[in-house]
Amino acid sequence: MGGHWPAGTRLSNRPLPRRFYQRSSLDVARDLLGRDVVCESAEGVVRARLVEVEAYQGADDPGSHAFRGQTPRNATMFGPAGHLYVYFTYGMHWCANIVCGAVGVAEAVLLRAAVVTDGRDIAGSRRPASTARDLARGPARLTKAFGIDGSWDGTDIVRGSFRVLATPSIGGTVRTGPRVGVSGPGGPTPWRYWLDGVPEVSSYRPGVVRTRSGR
DNA sequence: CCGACGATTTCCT
DNA sequence: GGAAATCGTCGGT
Repeated sequence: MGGHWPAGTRLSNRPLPRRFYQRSSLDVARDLLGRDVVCESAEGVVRARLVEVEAYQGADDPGSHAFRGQTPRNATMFGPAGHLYVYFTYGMHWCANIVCGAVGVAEAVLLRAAVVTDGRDIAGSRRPASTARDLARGPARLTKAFGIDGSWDGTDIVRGSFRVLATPSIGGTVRTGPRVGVSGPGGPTPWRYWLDGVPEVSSYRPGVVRTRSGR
């Protein structure tokens, strides 16, 4: 694991440069759509096209892990752009973000859904009960398909075994919308980005009002 | 120290 | 549509 990008890599397979990520997470989120992630592991390579992402910021975003400042868990968010911030949630799921912006500023983009185009057998072996469409649909399914867990937190994706390729695979209409209940000066902030008309995005429950039955 | 709950998924009705 | 599963994290005593 963690090998370097092979010499003589084809132009179309070059990874995005670090400067791509050294911008606002909102811009990065929008520009990530339609690009392919290539993730190498001992089992082989899984390639998938990003179709839904979500931007997070620190101080301005109540939904962000970094809203109340730095903690041991979210420390990676405050580090340099172009690294993975991987966290554990609901006692069983891993979710992966790409850190954006300047050092000291907590910004990241959550990878919410992708379409697996290569290495379906490998991804499928990690998610046996999953249909092809569901392999990487949803942030926790996506990490499972790629084989990402907490040991990947802090991974450099510009020079690592997880890469986002610079050449977009598809175009399409980028749709964006706010999280329910979150607004900012001058109107709601469009935190979420997805490609319109992609089946893998499906009707995503907006805002998710947590069901709390007598607890 | 304690308790609430989460950037979710899955299964059941 | 609704609830369970499952545990680390964080804020409040």
